[in-house]
Amino acid sequence: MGLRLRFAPSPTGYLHVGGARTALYNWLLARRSGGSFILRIEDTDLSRSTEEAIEAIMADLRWLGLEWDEGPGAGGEHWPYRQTGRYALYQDAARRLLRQGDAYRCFCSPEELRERREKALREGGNPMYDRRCRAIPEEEARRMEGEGRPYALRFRVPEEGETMVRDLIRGEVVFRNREIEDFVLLRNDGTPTYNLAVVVDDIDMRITHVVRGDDHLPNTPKQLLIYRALSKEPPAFAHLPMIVGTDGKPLSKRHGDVAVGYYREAGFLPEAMVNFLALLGWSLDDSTTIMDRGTLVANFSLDRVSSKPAVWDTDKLYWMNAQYIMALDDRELAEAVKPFLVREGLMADDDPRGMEKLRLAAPLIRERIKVLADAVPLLAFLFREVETEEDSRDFLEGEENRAVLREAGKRLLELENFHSKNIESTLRAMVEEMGLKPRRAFQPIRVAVTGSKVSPPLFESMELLGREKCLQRIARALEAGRDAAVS
RNA sequence: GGCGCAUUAGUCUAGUUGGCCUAGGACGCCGCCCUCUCAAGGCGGAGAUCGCGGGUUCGAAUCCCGCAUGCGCUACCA
Repeated sequence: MGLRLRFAPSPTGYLHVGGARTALYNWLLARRSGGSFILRIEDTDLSRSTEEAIEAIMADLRWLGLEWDEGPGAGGEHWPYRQTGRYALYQDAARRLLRQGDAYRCFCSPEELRERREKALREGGNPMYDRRCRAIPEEEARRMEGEGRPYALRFRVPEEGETMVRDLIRGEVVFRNREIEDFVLLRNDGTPTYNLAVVVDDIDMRITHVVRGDDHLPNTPKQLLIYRALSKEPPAFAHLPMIVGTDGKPLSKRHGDVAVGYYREAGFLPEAMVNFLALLGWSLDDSTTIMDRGTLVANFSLDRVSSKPAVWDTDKLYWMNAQYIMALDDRELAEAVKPFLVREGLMADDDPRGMEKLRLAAPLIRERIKVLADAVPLLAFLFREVETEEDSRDFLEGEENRAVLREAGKRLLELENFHSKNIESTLRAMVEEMGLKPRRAFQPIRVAVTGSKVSPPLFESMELLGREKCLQRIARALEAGRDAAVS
């Protein structure tokens, strides 16, 4: 039986990792059940919603591979999948609630409400709405409406009894109705608030499971009351624990970057992000950590979702990304790294020879990078002339280093095949004859050829660079060293 | 102030109905090995009186109560 789940972000900014996890869990459940994953834009807050944010969120979801079956850009029978285009529906529901007596007009202005609330808080009292407009007789309320007085529509919350939320993650959570205030359904400008819109949309879109952040848990009884007033069966609810930083505080900029886009640009692989996000509050068993998308889809379930906050552990993310990079074959890795070299101006977008070089270099960097961007400094020497790093110049100076470079240049010139194996045996023989430690002798060559004392394996790097370039760079290093000695 | 949620090592977590937990796995950390640098890899190690205090029980990380701490909500935000 196919479940219907939705991810319903409000487009007030980029997609952050908490939202991404929520989206992923919904997507996973939909895919696992053969159901539908729906994207719905909750833009009832006109002043904070932007088109750019909608585009950015959709781009990030696509990057993560969380394709939606219905929603903006995907079609579906509930177009336009954004609340600003569905006002008629909310107004119908609101009218019905008013007609039934489950809602009433509130003529208090936002300003006076705010003042009353602040006063109550100051005096240590209860800041809940005092329900004063609830007592206005219907006749009177209609008359005031007729006079053109602005009003908001509030829900008439029962004064007795309690409302129980059956949460798939936390069990039964009971709220006393007297603790729930008469919340606003329609603002005085006629626009719906979140609680009304979300219920109407979830009913209309036949959502079966609402999986969202646990900051919504206290809202749920309000929504349940609306379902009941509308005589509709509510969906199942699951409230995910929030994501916090290693200090236990809610995840924020202080903990590093929280935007999914940041991770994409830093060179994290979407598959690694998905795996990592999945484990933020969920586990397959007591030992499995690396899981591909298929495994996730086949095994994900809400009853293994933890109810305690998940901590965003950047170290583990880097490790996991490295695991995924190591699993890429040469071609895949080359393709993945390419945009980063292009971005740094090391390679043209259309460069078949560059791609070939990249593919051959893939084995040299695969185990040395944690994010794709790490490949740039490691491979730069293959794509442009090198400038010796400041703290590496010592390796080009001194009699011993210069002797190594001179001798290496000579032997490499005479070498028959410029293959890494040959380069290695020649240089090793040279090192032995000169009576040097390999470690000491290879560093000057590395610095001369790559410009850095940290590089991919030397001999393979040299083969890739080619004899001519290697000899050039060794020669140039000898000249630079001489200048340094003179000055 | 009120309501709600949470509490296993630095971190992610396993521990679903109490005994198989002398609390398992992973990240990180430390040491050794490998080694042309950096990694990767192999081997080993330290690290948790399961927030605190009561109780139920032959037996509790697991059930109950209280406390503490953290967080969320308490908007005509979502």
